[in-house]
Amino acid sequence: MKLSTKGRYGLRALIDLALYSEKEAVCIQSIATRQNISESYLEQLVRKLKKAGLVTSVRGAGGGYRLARPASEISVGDVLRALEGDLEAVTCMGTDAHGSCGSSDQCVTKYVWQRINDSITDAVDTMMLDQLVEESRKLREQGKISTQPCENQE
Amino acid sequence: MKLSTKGRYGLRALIDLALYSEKEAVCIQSIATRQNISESYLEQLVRKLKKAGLVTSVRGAGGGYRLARPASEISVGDVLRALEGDLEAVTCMGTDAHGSCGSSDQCVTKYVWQRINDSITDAVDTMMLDQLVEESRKLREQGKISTQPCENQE
DNA sequence: TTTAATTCCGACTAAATTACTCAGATTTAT
DNA sequence: ATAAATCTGAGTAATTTAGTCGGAATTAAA
Repeated sequence: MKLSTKGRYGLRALIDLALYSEKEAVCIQSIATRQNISESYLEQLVRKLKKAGLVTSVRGAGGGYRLARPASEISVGDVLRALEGDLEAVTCMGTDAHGSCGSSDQCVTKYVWQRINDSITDAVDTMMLDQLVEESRKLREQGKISTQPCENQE
Repeated sequence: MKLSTKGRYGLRALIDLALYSEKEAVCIQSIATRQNISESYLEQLVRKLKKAGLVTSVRGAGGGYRLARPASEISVGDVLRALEGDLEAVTCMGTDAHGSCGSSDQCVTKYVWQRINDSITDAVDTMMLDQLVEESRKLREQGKISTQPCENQE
């Protein structure tokens, strides 16, 4: 029930990208060093973000990445789903798509998983990237680091 | 970001227990066969539920398990936390408990994880076991199986 | 036209976690 | 005594996570 580093790093990376790619494309390396993430691993993640249509790339020297659309039109859910696959805590819903499960509509725990999924979905889909970027700018103006890693999973 | 079988099986098992342990203690075996869960695996899970104080046990022949308190006082969150550990999607909060993280209170993504965690917590802590048991009884009266497995993770 | 910077791509790997199994000790009703 | 149960800890195969690595393709600039 944990979000993996993909989602955690990836969201940080995308906030970083939003902050620095306004004038020109930003390369993996600079994000990686700012965010203290392994370059080659981050490359993988950004590739996924591109595949999901969240960023665009410019190849060759001086190249890099930019957001594919305004930060206000990218939700946290978009980012996490691109990186983690679907965010459902349990996939046992299916009005139609229940395979081995003969009686999915009679299963009581279904309601539980549905409710958990809904609450997660609601949370991530109502947070937009621009809000985070805004917040991040505020903190920077206060002379504080904003998108630095702050995760200490035990 | 998935709930493991521990949480999924365990909740089913506890609903089953609530349904059948009113008159007498219910043994692992009968839950296991009704719920189609491996006996020895279920044993582990119930052990955890006992450790968490959600069920009580009666040893020896004719023994088994019962709920430690009324189903109305056991939340889905209690059950899942007993089995899965904490349910936080990301543990990066800590008003005090941030270890390697120098600036946890300046980290923007913190707000995101906080909000996701809160929404999950709210969902699981407001669903009580008795509601599920009730629902389960209704379905049974309709001649339908209620707590049978209905999970088909791909 | 060479070079250096960069994205692209897929395969590989070590460590951790998950989903179990198993052997046996202990307790207790009959 | 015996059988039915709970207890307990150790072991294990499969999967997932969190990366690494080598190199091909593209492009700006010297």
